[in-house]
Order: sequence, then structure tokens, then C-alpha cells
Amino acid sequence: MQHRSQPIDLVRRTPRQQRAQETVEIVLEATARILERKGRAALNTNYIAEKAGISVGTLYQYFPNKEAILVAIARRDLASDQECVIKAMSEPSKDGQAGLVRLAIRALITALGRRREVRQAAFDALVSEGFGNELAQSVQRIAQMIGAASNRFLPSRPDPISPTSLFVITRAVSGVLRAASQEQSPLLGTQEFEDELVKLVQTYFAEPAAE
Amino acid sequence: MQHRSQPIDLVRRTPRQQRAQETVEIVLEATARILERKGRAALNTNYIAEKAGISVGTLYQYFPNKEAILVAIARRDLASDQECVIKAMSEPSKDGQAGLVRLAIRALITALGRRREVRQAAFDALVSEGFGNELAQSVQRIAQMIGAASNRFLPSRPDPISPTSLFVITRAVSGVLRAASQEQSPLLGTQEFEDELVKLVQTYFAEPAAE
Amino acid sequence: MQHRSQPIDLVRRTPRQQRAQETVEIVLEATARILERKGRAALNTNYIAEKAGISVGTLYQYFPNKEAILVAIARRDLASDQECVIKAMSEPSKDGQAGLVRLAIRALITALGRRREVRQAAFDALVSEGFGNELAQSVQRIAQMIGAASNRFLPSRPDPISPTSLFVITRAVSGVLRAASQEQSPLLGTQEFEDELVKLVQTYFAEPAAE
Amino acid sequence: MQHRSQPIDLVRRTPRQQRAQETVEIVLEATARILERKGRAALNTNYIAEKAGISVGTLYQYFPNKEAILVAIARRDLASDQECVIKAMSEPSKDGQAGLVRLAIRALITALGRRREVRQAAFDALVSEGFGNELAQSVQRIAQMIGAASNRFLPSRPDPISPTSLFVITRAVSGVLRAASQEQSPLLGTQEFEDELVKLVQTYFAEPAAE
DNA sequence: GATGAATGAGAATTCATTCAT
DNA sequence: GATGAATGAATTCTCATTCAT
Repeated sequence: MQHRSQPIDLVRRTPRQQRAQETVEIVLEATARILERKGRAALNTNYIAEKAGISVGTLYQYFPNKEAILVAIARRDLASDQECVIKAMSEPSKDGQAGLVRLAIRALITALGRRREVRQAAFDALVSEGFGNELAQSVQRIAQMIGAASNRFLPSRPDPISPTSLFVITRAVSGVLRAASQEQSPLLGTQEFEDELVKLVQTYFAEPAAE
Repeated sequence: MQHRSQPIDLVRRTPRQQRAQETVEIVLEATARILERKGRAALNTNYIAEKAGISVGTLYQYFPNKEAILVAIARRDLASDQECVIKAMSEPSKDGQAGLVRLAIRALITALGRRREVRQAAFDALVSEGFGNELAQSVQRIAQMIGAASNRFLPSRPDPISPTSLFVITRAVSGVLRAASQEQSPLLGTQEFEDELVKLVQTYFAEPAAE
Repeated sequence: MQHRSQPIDLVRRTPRQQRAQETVEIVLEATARILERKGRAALNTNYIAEKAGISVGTLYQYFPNKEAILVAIARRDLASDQECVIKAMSEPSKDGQAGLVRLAIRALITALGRRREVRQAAFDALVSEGFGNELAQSVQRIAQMIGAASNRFLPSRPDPISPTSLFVITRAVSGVLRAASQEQSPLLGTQEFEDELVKLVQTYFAEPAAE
Repeated sequence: MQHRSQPIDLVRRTPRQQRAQETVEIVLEATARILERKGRAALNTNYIAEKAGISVGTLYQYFPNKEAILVAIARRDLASDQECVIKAMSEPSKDGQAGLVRLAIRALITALGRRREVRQAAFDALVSEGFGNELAQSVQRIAQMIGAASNRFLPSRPDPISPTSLFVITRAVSGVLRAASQEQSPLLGTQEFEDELVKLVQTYFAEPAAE
């Protein structure tokens, strides 16, 4: 309905281009709503077109096939996730690194907790269409941001965070969020939950494991 | 397809004869093989029947629909996962709790690393058919086993592990494993990966984080 | 469950034959119940066997195919209808022919009003299996009984009832009953309804139409 | 098949273009022809589409299922029947009410005699899909037309026709016609048959039966 | 005789995609 | 560019009937 991204147009669009951009948005939104309300099994292009208020023919003018729509959603979500975390981490934090991690996690709780069905379907498509690397890269990028920040704030740590550590901690956090959302865990809104997630990250980075 | 709302009976005819029980197994195996070799998109009941060497009719005597087959696979895998972990943890461990966690994690890495496509499709079906709680319960059960064992080996820890902690750590571990499998991460077979996962658990439980 | 027909066994059956007869009855009853409760579309041989408490194989020992079951029901109903009317008409009537027709109609209201779905399906099968003549013959036989009785009691009528008249009046009566049952008309139990039906027959036979 | 409980929408896409309206007609006609030539048992959607010269997909754009096609035919026939009777009764009649009834009956004989198999299947569907009342209403409407006309021509009758009488006589007539058609009675074309039907109506209304 | 597992042709229905208007 | 009717291959699922045990 409304256009949410591109608040600042660096390229002045012709009306033609603008309308096209809007149509794309409307299609993505209609698709998301169907996934949310009727589930993946009910998703089909005719239905999307109907809900988007356009004809199937028009839909195919913007997307080469059904999967492309899901892929577009996945990419949009990925970008938005990154934005959220960046924004959260760039806010002035009163208590150093501890607060930074907390802010990032809080942002992720909000972002990943929303519209599970939609994300699921979209990311599935991204992977099965052969763009799995984009997903990994995006997660990795967020990880690196946190990692870099952590290094900055954790002078006690002798060595920089290894790729494996980064992989583990990021997937751990997103795994927990994903599960909480999927299982509709009552923990999702609680402070304790946030605290424990922060603790998970903190302790993991605090010291080399003493086996 | 109709929107199947809630779980009804997932088995049609309870097999009484020997042959029948075998047939069920054969169907599950054929389905798994198709998922492995051709992917979820290629899965259809006629194909399953063909690969299983039975007729579609027979297939439908044991499963009311395609999803039920996937659900059955998911349940079988869940049970087998638990068994693996139990078995691994009951092996004589040379170094107490530390080793216990490592054994459990190693077992999970092995279990979840196998037949990625199959597990993925099966668990997706489990969730979308409304049995997501079974998945969660199984993870929880494994968690409790480890938790119980840990308490036994960690007399230093004053308080028992809280439900929230248990939730977080188990979903963290399974999230990492899931991601590694999904992203086909090269880390999957490495010692470093195992070490980091063990570290994740150890540090989380080692001491209250000093924030 | 219980055997209703053949209260007096003129032929002493061996236990073998008796059991077979019972099985047939049970199958017919199960079929009728399914038709009543689930409708024609839900009727299938496996279901019949299940409800009858026997195996499909056994069912096929007694009936060559599904239609044969419906045909058997139709024949049973036809015979029972005749019996009802005969019985009703052979009861001592206090007021001659008038009462006779009324008794016959009352019997028919009861017989044809019951189990519409069952009769419908059964008679459909009878017709489409090529035994339509049996249906017609049975109706004709009842008609003749009434016709004969009418002639006996209507000496005023100069000529005997013609085949066409017989056809018209019998189908008229059964058509009304059929419709009342089908439309679930509230008239079905009322005295007025019975009166009007009787009137229909009476006036039709009372006088040659003065056009 | 699932047990369709209650009537939902029987039309999928309301045809807007000219071509679409034609397609619907073609489907109904193809269906009718199959019923006529091959019988109800041979009727299936693929066959209908083939005979209609369209694809199954197109068929399903206009009808949600096979039954809906039959229902549509039934409604079309019902409307056409009414038209026939109205037209017949509006013709100048030489001999008042007597002729009116005869004209109506003659029209009905013609209408109901046509395409027996088609009407049978269509009306069966109408009833089993839960629209039995439409059938009844249509009959009732025709009845009222005749009733109204009769009153006009029968000033001798003191009281207007009662609802029960109307019910009885209309179902009687349609029952006779239905039976004649179903049993493929040789009476159908004869003058005697028409005469007897007219007589049935006339005598019923002529005078109160002297019981 | 009874059983019930197996069969497989056949029917209904869906849905991504195209293309004439 | 937009429309939406048409396509038809593909898929799910049913059920009368058989036959080995």
C-alpha cells in the first residue's frame, strides 16, 4: 500500500519507474500476507495477483516466475535485518560493548521474531534457487559488525575472533530466535530471554574455554 | 489443495501382518531416497510408490496423504536422534562432564549432518502439519538429559539449570547444526567446529557472566 | 443385526445356509445405514464391509459387485412395500372401498416415506442395471390390487379401470409421497395430507371426467 | 471424495467477456450431450472438456466441480420449463380453464419428456447438493400459475385452492411425468395419457369428494 | 470359507505460465 | 503496458476387485 523503503530518492525517477517500483512492493506485500494468513501451501501466482489488485499478466511483467517473488522478499528482509542491526548498534550506548551486544540482540529479536512463515518460505526459496550464499553472507556481515565492535570493546581478548567462532555464535543466536518464534515460546517478549541471549554471546567471547 | 487445519489421524490402516510393517518401512525409505537424490520438488506419491516397488493404492492404505509420509520420517529421525545421543552419552567418558557434552555434541553433529535434504523436508512437514511441538519436545528431552548429566558432574554449580537457560542453549546448538547443514558449511566435519560448539556450551554454563 | 424377514422358515436351512442368509442381511443393512447417514457418494464396498463387520473378500462371496447390493436392497424394499399394502388392505375395513383406499395409502405413506436416500439409490441402481421393469411391475401389481378392490366396491363405475388410469394414479400417489419425503414437507405426518391423497384417488375414480 | 456439506459458491469466475459466457454454455451443452449418449456413469470432467473443445483448466475456471455443472443444467432446465408452461398457457385457449390445464400439461409432457437422462442426473445433483428446495419452488411456482388461472376460470369454486391441495396435485402430475419418463413408458406420446392427466387434475378440483 | 493387503486404471483438481485482445 | 481467459501437464487420491495366505 504505502512505500516504505527508499525514503530518500537519490535517483529521480520518472513517474513510469516509480509506479513500477510501487507495483513490485505491492506484490511483495500481498505475497507476504498470504504466507502469513494462509500458509505456504496456499500461495499461488493467481492468488497473489488477486490480492495485489493486479492481473496475473502484469505480475509476470515484474517477476519472471513465482520463485523470483520469494527471492525478492528474502533479499528485502535480509537488507532490512542488516539495517536494523546497524541502526541499533549505532545508537549511543551507555555501557560499552556489553550494551552494544545487547542492542544488536534486541534488534534481532524484533526483526527475526516477525513473520516467521514469511521468512521461512522466502529463505527456503533463496536457498533452493541457488542463492544460499547470499543468506550466509548477510548473516556473516552482521556477525562481523558485532565481531568488530566486540574487538573494539574487548581489549582483554588476545586474538581476534575466528571465522568459526563467528559462524557458531551468529547461527546460535539466530537459531535461538528462530526456535522461539517457531515454537511460539512465551519467552519471546521477556527480559530474562534477552538477558540469557546476551549472556550466551558474552560468555562465549569472554574467555578461551578452559577444557 | 485444501488447507488442512488440524492433525487428524496420520495412519490409515494399522498394519497387522508382517508384510504390512515392512511396506511402511519401504515407503519411508523410498521417500528419503527421492528427497536425497532428486530434492523435495521431485517428490510425488506416484514416484514414491514406483521407487518403493508398490502401487499407489497400497501407499494410500498406510498414509492418508503425502505429508503424512514426511511426518513419519521426521518422527523416526527424532527418535533415532535421541537414541544416538543417549548411546553416545552412556559410553564411558574419560573426562567427566566436559567429555559428556562433547560426546553428545559429536553425536548430534553426526546425526544432523546426515541426509540434510531429507531432514529438512521432513521437519518442515512436521511443523506445517501442526506437530511443531514434537520437534521442540524432542530437543527439550535431549537438553534435559544433558542437563541432568551436567548437574551430576558439576557439583560446583550451586543452582540447577533454569528452563530459560536450557531453552537457549539447546536451540543455540541445534541452530548452529541446522545452519551448518543447511549452508553446507565446510566446517561440518572439522575438529575446530566441534571444539567451538563444546566451548559454546561450556562457557555458557561455566559461570555467571560478569556484565 | 436381527433377521427381520422370513419369520416362518418353510425350508429348514442347514446352519451353513442360515449363516449365509444372515450375512446377506447384514450387508444390506450396513449399506442402507451408510446411504442414510453418509449419502450415496460415501458408499463404497470397503466401507460396507467394514460397517458390516466382515472383510471385503467375504462381501464379494455374496455379491458379484457393488450394484448387486443395491439391487438386492431395491428388491427387498419392493417386496416389503407390497407386503405392507397387502397387509393393510386385508385388514377388516369398517367403511368399504373408501376405507380400503385410505388403508392402502396410509400404508404407502409409511413405507415410501422411510429412508428416502436408500430407496433412491437402490431404485436408481435397479433401473440402471436394466431391471427397471421389476420396479414398474411391482408398482403395477400394487395398482392392480387397489384397482381390483375398487372395482369390487364401486359397482357404480361402468367400466373396469384402464391400464393408463392405473399407471397415472399409482405414479401420482407415489410421486406425491416421494416429493413430500424429498422436500421434507411438514405435511407428511398430517391427517390433511392423507385426506387429500385419498381424495385424489377417489375423485379420479369416482366419475368419468366431464370435460 | 470429501463430504460436501453445504452449498458454497457454485460459480468461480463470473464471466465478463463475451467469450466467457459462451464457454459456459458450451460446457453445459457438452455435458448434456454426454449424459444423453453415454449416460451418467461416463460423465467426467476431462471428457466434458474434450467434448466442449476446451481444456479442463478452462472448465474449472467456471465451475468449481463436476456437480456444479449438473446443478447449472438443472437450473437452466427449471427456468426453461417454467417458460414453456407460461408460453403454453398464454396461448389463446378455446375452452377456458379446461383448455388451460390441458395446455399446461401438454407443455410439461413435452418439456419433461426431453432428454430424460440429462434431467435425471441434473435434478439428482440439485437435490444431493442441497438445492432440493429450488426444485420444489419451481414446481410450486408453476402450480400457482395454474392455480391462479384456474380460479379465474372457475368462479363456481367457492374457496381458493389450499396449499395442501396445491402440493398434492402438482407433485402428482410431476410424479406421473417423471415416472413415465423414467420407465420410458410407451404412454408418453399418446393422447390417452394426456387425457388421463388432465382428468386427474380436473376431477381433483371439480368437487369435494363424497366420502 | 474368510481375510485383508495389494492393485492400478481412472477421476478430480491445481496452477504456473502464455498470449490474444 | 495491462488484462484475464485459456492451457494442459502434473499431481493427488479413490475404490472396485482380485488373490495369496
